[in-house]
Amino acid sequence: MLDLKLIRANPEKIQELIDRRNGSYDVQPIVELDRASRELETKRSQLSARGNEIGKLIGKKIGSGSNPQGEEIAQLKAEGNKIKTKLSELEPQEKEFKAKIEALLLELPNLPDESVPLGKGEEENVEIKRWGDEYITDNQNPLPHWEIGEKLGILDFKRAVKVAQSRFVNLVGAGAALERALISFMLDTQIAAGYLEVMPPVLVNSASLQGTSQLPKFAEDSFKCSNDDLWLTPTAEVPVTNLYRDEVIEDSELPIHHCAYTPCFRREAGSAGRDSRGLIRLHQFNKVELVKVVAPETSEAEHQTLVENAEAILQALKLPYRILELCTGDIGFGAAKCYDLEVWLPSANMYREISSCSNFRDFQARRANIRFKQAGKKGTQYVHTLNGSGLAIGRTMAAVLENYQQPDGTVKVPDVLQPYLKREVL
RNA sequence: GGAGAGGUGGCAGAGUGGUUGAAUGCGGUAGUCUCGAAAACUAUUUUAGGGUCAAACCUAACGGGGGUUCGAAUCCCCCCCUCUCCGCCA
Repeated sequence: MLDLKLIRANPEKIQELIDRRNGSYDVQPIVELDRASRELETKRSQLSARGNEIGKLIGKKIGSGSNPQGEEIAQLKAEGNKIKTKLSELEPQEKEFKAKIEALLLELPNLPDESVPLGKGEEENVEIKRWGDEYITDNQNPLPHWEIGEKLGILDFKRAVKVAQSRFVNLVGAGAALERALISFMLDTQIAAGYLEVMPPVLVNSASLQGTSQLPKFAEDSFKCSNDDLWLTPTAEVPVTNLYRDEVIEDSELPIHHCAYTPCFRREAGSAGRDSRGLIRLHQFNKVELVKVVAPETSEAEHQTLVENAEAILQALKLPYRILELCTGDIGFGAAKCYDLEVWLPSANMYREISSCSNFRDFQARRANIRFKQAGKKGTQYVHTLNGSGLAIGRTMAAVLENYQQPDGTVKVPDVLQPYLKREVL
């Protein structure tokens, strides 16, 4: 959520920054509602002040012996009643204004950082780094991972579809073990890098989804439980960030660095027909997520190390990848700045997103009301939140299967995974 | 799911209609004392919105929402959450 005061003070500038994004958003209605709402608030609070005065006066008079049934008290009560009537008109109006402003603010995306490259869509993202060219296979006819997996008997899509729906997978034998190995390896690596592991609920309430900005705008992307105010989390970002919702954190507690393994659930509304085969786009997938809650002045540097922590996994697995800096037209709703890590998939002959590392600045903190207090300073400030995948497990499995496939149809186990899997070949 | 108890400031914990934003204790901050520290003592210490150059000042908040009243932490209604016992259960 954007700072209403900032919009009020600088509507043109805010509009200009939002216009850099894809999509049309208008701050003008907010500015106008805000003006009207503040006028109303001034009127209402003056009226309340007089009402409070009368209340205290009556109390004082009765306390000092006045007749509660007397003329003087009756007059005061009459005035109090008049004020009450007026307030009963003004109060709902003011509430309505504020609710409208809040609703509009919740629909407004974050401002892209000044440094984010201008662009309309993903084709204008900027590649800023490429790593591991030397590991790109020279195999001319690499198999797609789903074929490798089905041949090895470790990926079973058919039965998963029977049990659930399309876009689900059943992992079998070494497939399941590889998934576990990847999860453990990633967690161990990030824990060693200083992240504190958490294992949060994967059903989350609406307030949490609003806090991290999946709601209200993107409700159709998540699965909802019909009888409860609970949703299947689309990413660990939601439960982990919301651990601190409505909290005031001591600045000595910052920065907070969490890693978390969770399954993730996405409806993939609107992506029918895309990536319909394999592990790339499933309704349920596993992910190790990195979440940071930090002081504002450190968030830029924290963002850089977040990317490095995600990269470390790909480097350890010797998987070729590149880093894109997303342009203003492709950056996510809540992000001020975002880097995508894309891993090389030989069968597709292209890089595919495997991690997205975003700095939300105070956008989520404002929605989720996560603040911190500086020792010795009055008041509170909003924290900055960041998160990134470290990494998506299913896509990593796809990348491992494809990049490590051997001419004889087997798959070599990456060195760093061998201690976990206790085997060298799948 | 059934029965009961409860949700108050950073924490603990008073407060059942009237100058209560809220006693008291702990914690925090500043000071006195000290070479320094501890202890003791003194003072200070919620958040958000409006307002102001800045202040003053005003409003709101005692789980959430609604109601009664001139006036609600306190009374009434609905909801949420926590705890205890019972039931069920991995």
